[in-house]
Amino acid sequence: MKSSDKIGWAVTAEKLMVDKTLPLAVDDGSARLRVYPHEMERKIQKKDSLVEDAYKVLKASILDGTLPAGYQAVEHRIADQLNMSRTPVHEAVIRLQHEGLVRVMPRRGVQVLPILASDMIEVYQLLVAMEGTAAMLLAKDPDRAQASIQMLEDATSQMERALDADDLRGWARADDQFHRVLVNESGNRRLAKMTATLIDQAQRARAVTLPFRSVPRMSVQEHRIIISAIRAGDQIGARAAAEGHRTRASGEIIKAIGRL
Amino acid sequence: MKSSDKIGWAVTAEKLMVDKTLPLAVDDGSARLRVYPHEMERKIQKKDSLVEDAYKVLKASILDGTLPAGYQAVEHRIADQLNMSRTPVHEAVIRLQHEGLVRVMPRRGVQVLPILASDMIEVYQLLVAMEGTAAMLLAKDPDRAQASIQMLEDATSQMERALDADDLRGWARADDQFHRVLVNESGNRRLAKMTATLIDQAQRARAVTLPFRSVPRMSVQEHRIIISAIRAGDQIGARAAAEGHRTRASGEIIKAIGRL
DNA sequence: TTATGCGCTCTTGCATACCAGATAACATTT
DNA sequence: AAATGTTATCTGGTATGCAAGAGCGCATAA
Repeated sequence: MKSSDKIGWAVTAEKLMVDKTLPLAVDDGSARLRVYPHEMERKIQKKDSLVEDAYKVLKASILDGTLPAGYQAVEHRIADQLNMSRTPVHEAVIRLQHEGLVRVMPRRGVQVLPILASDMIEVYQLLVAMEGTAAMLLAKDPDRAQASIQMLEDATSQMERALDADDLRGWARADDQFHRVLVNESGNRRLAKMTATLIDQAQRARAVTLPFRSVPRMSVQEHRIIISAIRAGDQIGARAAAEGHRTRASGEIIKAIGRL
Repeated sequence: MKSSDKIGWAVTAEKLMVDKTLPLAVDDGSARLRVYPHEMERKIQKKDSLVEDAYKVLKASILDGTLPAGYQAVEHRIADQLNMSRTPVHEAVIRLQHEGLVRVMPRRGVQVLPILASDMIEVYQLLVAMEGTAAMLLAKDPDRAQASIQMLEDATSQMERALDADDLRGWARADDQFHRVLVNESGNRRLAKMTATLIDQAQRARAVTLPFRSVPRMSVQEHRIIISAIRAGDQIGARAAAEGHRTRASGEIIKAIGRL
C-alpha cells in the first residue's frame, strides 16, 4: 500500500480554522487596570498559533484513531491539508515525537507509532505513581478538595449512567474526565501537565481495545473509594486507592493489547 | 541595565562547534559488523542537528547559572552567538519553554525564568513519586539491578570522596549522577526521560543554593540504604527509602531558596 | 513643562527558498 | 539476467524574507 493517499483529517482542520475567527477580548477601557499578567496571557492565547493548531489536530486525530498506527505522511502533504506552510507542521510534529506518538524518519516521512504493550506498561507504571501522588495531595488539602470532590463525583456518576445505557464511549469519556480532574486539581501543575500526556496515550490504547474487553463496573466502585478517602483527608488511603485502581486497570489493558 | 549587551555563552557555543568537527567514526572495513543498534544511534547522532546544539548550549548555560534568572535576549542575537539562523534557535527555545526554564514574551524576547519556591515544591513532589517508583522497579528486577548497583555505589563513593575533600561541586555532580542512574536503570524509558527534566530543575536550584546550605553527610548514608534495599530485592523498602531521601532533601532546598 | 498622539522600530511567527544526502530507478557491463 | 555504477528526485533541516503588532520615543499642543 502506497502512502500517497489523501488524509482524513481535513474536516477537523476546517472546524479548527473557524474557531480561530472567534472575536478576541477587546479592551473597552472600562476594565480596571492591573490585570494579572497571568490572566492576560490566558486571554491572548485565545488565538492559538498555527503550531498549536497543527499540534491539536494531529494529536486528536492520532488519539481517536483517525490516523492509525503505521500511518505515514510527509510534512508537506500534512501542511497542505491543514492550509498552512511546513514550518508550523514541522514544529508540531517534533512535539508529537517528543511525546512518543510519532517518529520522523529522515526522508521517509512522519509515521504514527504503534501501541506496544511495553509502552503501555511504562505508561501505567507512571500513571500509578502520578495519580497516587495526586490523590494524596488532594487528601492533604481539604480546602482544595472541597471543590474538586464534586467534579470527581459528577464524572463518576456520568460513568455509571453511561454504563447503564451501554454507552461504552460515553463511559470512556467520563472515566478520562475523572482522571484528568484528579491530576488537574492536585495543585501541582507540572504533575497535571505530565500526567495529561500519559492519559493521552492510555486513551489511545483504550480507543483501540475498547471493543475487545468487558467494561469493568468495578471502576465506578473504585473511583468512589478514592473519593471518600480524599474526603476523609486520608492521604495514605487515597494514594493506595488511586494506585490500586490504575494497577488493576493496567493489567486488563495490557492483556487486551496482547490480544490485538 | 539594558539587555543589549553581549552574551556570555559564546565560549560554550564555540567549544561545541569544535566538538562537531571531531572526526567521525569511519568504516574502514576492518571493524566487525553487528554493532548494537543502540550504540550505532549514538554514533550517528554524534552529529547533532543545530536545534539540538542550540538546545544543549542554552540549557547547560541556564542550569549552571551562566544565564541567570531574569536574563533576557532576542532570538536573533542568540542565533548570531551560536552561528546559526533563527530557525533552530526558535525551536530550541520552544522546547525550553515547555520544560519551564524560559518563557518567550511575544515581543520582548525570551526570558530565563526565576526559580520559585513553589516550583521546587512541585518538582520535588514529583521526584519523590518518580524515584520511589524507579527504586521499586529496580528492586523488582534482580537481573537488571545487578549491573546498576555497581554504578549506584560508584556514584555514592564519589560523593563521599568529594565531601572529604570539601569539594561541594564534585559532591553535587556525583549526587546528580546517582539519581540519574537510578531512573535510567529503572527500565522505564519514559520515567527516565521525564525525571531527567525534573532533575535538571533541581540541579539548577541547587547550583544557586549550594553556597548557602550545609552539605548533608546524611545523603551518602541514605543512598546506601536505597542501594541495599534494591540489592535485597525489597521493593517496599527501596521505594520508601528513595521517597524518604527526596522528601527530606526537598525540605532543605526549599528552605534554602526562601533564604535567597 | 507636561500630556497626548502619531509613527518608527524591533521582534516574533509564518511562508518560502535552498541545500545536502539518501533512496530508487535506470543504464551499462559482464 | 544479474550486478554494479550513475543520476534524478524527493524530503527534511536550515536559512531567509515578509508581515503584523506592540512598545518607545519624539513632536506637538496646552
